[in-house]
Amino acid sequence: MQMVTDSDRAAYAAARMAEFAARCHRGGLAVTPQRLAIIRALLAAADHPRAETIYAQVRREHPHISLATVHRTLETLCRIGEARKVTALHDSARYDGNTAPHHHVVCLGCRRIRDIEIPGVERLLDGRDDLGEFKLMGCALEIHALCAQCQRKPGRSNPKRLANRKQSIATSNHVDS
Amino acid sequence: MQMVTDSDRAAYAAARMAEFAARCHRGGLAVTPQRLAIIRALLAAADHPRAETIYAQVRREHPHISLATVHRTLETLCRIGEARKVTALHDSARYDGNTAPHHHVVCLGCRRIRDIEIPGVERLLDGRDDLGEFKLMGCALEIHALCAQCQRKPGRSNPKRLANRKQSIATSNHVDS
DNA sequence: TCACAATTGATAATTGTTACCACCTGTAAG
DNA sequence: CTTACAGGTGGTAACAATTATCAATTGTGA
Ligand SMILES: [Mn+2]
Ligand SMILES: [Mn+2]
Ligand SMILES: [Zn+2]
Ligand SMILES: [Zn+2]
Repeated sequence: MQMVTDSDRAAYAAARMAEFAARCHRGGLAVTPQRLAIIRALLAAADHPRAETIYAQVRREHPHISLATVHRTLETLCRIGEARKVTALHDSARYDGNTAPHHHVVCLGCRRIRDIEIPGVERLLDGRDDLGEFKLMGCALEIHALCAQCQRKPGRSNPKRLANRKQSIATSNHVDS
Repeated sequence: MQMVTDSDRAAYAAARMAEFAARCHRGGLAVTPQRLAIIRALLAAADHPRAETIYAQVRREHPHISLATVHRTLETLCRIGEARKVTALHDSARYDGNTAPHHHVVCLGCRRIRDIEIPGVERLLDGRDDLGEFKLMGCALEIHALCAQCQRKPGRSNPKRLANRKQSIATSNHVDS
């Protein structure tokens, strides 16, 4: 179990940028200066930025870029598998009356969430009180899935295709663990 | 690894409702009809509802209740540990340029997110293509923590205490999957 | 170089959530 | 059983994040 370091990221980012134009082509996207700037900013960030943060960064080179473009582009990048959203369920707060420790299966189509118990999970962190500078408070395993209904339908209220993940390229040199 | 069944929930909900008034007292909260209706609706729901859904349900008995009260109350219940928010990071979408499989450490104070690699996680689901009706697509382990900075400060924009989790009840009889 | 579909910027609209504040009510003291 | 009042509520305005719209611009392949 290892935190990913800054130098890991720098190398990874360089490799990804080198291939970006080709990847856009493959995904049927035009290679615009805005898209280049946005993916560059995203790959340079260590902290999983929000749209507003990318906007602030990109604006320095493209003062005329629109925030809407940043939102759109980030979603587009996720669609073609060049980025991913860390917050699959960020659109509205979801509450749980079950305060016992447990985890969740999330349908990516309709966003239903079901409880599941997986004893092994907490054990992964057993014996640790911290991870580097981070003091551990708990953990949540989110299992992404498609419910029976959503396996047929294209995807109700959440038309986010979540990319078919045919991706395989460029998952080559990653940070080691 | 077991899905939690409806009958599990029913028993658990009954136990929790029986103690709710006492628990409110302990937390320094008044026991209002609105709060009773909201916790009842939350405990009856299997799908981790959003505020709007609870509102629709509770309205049937309390047609005059305000949506604002539902939002407030759900947050209050989380604060005293009677409920929890499934979506710790729901406020704005966070993007990740790193498409390699990895997991995240989230600071509950400042919401910074750092990459981490934990090889054991995917292994928990190895050999499975589905969980009951759910077809598996992937999983994400979110480790909740406090960064060095936020261990001192009370807790910036996210004062949510995340409840002490002393719970233990009603995780008894489950169905296997 | 050209034609056209894709993309962008500006801005309006929508959605989920929180802030406000006057009125109401659960609580505990008498 | 009253009473006083801190805390809670409803109605609504304000906010923040995101998405929709659409005319103008631009990348692409021919
Ligand atoms: Mn749950
Ligand atoms: Mn990451
Ligand atoms: Zn579904
Ligand atoms: Zn922090």
